[in-house]
Amino acid sequence: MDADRPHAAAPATPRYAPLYQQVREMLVARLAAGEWKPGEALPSELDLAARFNVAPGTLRKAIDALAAQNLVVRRQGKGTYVATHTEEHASSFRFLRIRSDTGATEYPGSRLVDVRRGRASADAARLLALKPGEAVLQLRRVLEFDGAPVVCDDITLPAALFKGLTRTRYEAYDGSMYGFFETEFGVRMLKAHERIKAVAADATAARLLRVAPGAPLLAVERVTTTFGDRPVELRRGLYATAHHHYSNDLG
Amino acid sequence: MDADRPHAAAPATPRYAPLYQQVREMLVARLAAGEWKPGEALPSELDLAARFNVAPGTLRKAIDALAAQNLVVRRQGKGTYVATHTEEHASSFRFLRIRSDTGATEYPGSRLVDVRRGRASADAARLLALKPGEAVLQLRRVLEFDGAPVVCDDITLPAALFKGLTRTRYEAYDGSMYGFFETEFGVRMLKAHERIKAVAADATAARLLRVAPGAPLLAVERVTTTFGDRPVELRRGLYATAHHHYSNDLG
DNA sequence: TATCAGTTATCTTATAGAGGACTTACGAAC
DNA sequence: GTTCGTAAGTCCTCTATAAGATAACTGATA
Repeated sequence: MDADRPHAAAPATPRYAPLYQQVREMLVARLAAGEWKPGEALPSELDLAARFNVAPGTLRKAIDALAAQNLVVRRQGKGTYVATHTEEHASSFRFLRIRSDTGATEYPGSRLVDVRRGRASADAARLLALKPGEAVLQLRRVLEFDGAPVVCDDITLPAALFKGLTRTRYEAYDGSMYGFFETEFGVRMLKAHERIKAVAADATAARLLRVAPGAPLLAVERVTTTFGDRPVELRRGLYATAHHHYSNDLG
Repeated sequence: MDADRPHAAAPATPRYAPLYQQVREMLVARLAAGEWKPGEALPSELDLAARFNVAPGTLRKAIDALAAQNLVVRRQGKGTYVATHTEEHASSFRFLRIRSDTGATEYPGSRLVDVRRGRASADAARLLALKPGEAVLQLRRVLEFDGAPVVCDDITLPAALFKGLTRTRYEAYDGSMYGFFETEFGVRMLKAHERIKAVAADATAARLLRVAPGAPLLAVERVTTTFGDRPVELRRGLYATAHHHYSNDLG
């Protein structure tokens, strides 16, 4: 009816969806498309508000939602930045839940044991939304706290997304694995779901983690997703919890 | 200087703290004091804004923070309600992370094995901020999925907060254990921190969970806190993960 | 009595604008 | 050359107002 109402950008939505959520989705789409790269600053809030033809408060609320999701980081007086795995050495604990029992916050060392090309098992294909037998990369790495091996991860990646990933290329990179994926392949790990069980160490795990065969280990299966909840990593980890634990906050 | 500026309620804060956070803290204090009981409705936003002498938008932002913390629940057109453990049978999964591997969302049955009075061990006293030897209650309960025991919990509570807790009284209550604590003793479980390890089943656990002695189990140590991060529950659980898993979301 | 429409109360979203706080850069003063 | 203050840009907070959405209540009507 009143098509030229002054300040309503898109009031003609048939089903009700708040304007700030529409703006949020437009921003997510641009982030996913790479319009602003990780670490870069977004345009100012006033600029974006003008661009989307909404009030500054509305745009601000949309960015609030993105910041709550850790998609962007606000810095007062400077600007709003695309979140990245490369800086935030502290915030990197977002995806690393293993801690020393003593409370020491040392950052573990990562040692790549093996990189192989292979085909997705039925299991892996289901969890990664691939066709069975599709090409994947298999990494095995060990995390060491203070020189002692604590975590052994088996990582499965869709080969199509990580063309050119080699052992030497990873070892040339200085930083976390998700930082490596982000800067070298443009794959952004955003969320993850983990399923945890207790298992007995088999011979291989016992050797890599230096525990007795049959010793109880934490088995962590992680499916990591990127924009649109698309799964892009399957990670099966075995954690030796003699002097470390998996830390989790509820509520 | 300009003391009679028109629209600034309390701009005279010496060190800078946003007004909406001050309002939030006042609201938390009233919630902690029990001015509004769990399940009850808060006064309307306009009422509260007038009471605290702030603009509706500011009060709204304070309540937004409370809702994000799960302290209150908003219901459009009805009002804002104090969160409770007694309803939300679905949201009760907030503190229950064990799931069936098949994805069935059945709610487990709880069987109280034992209730004892005792004295806090050095360990328990430290985690619960009690003096060693202070009076505590020790509960042991088993969670059963579909009739099969899966979780065995040893729960330590400060006796001072749970006067009159007996086995029969718990069994007379219909609902979750945290709902029981809330309605019968006024103790609200708000947050929890968990430390997870893998251990081998001892004789007692093996019997209760019907697994072989030495079988790997998840050992979950939970410290639950109420207002002001005061610890009020210590819970050591053993989870049999043959057909179940601990589910966790990151990011 | 039962049902339906209107009213009211409430949360929810959106707009506009003013001023505060933080960071950075630039230029003047020493 | 160093230091300091100012200015600009940006995010941050708060206020004020209005209208849409949802649910409960009220009262008239069949």
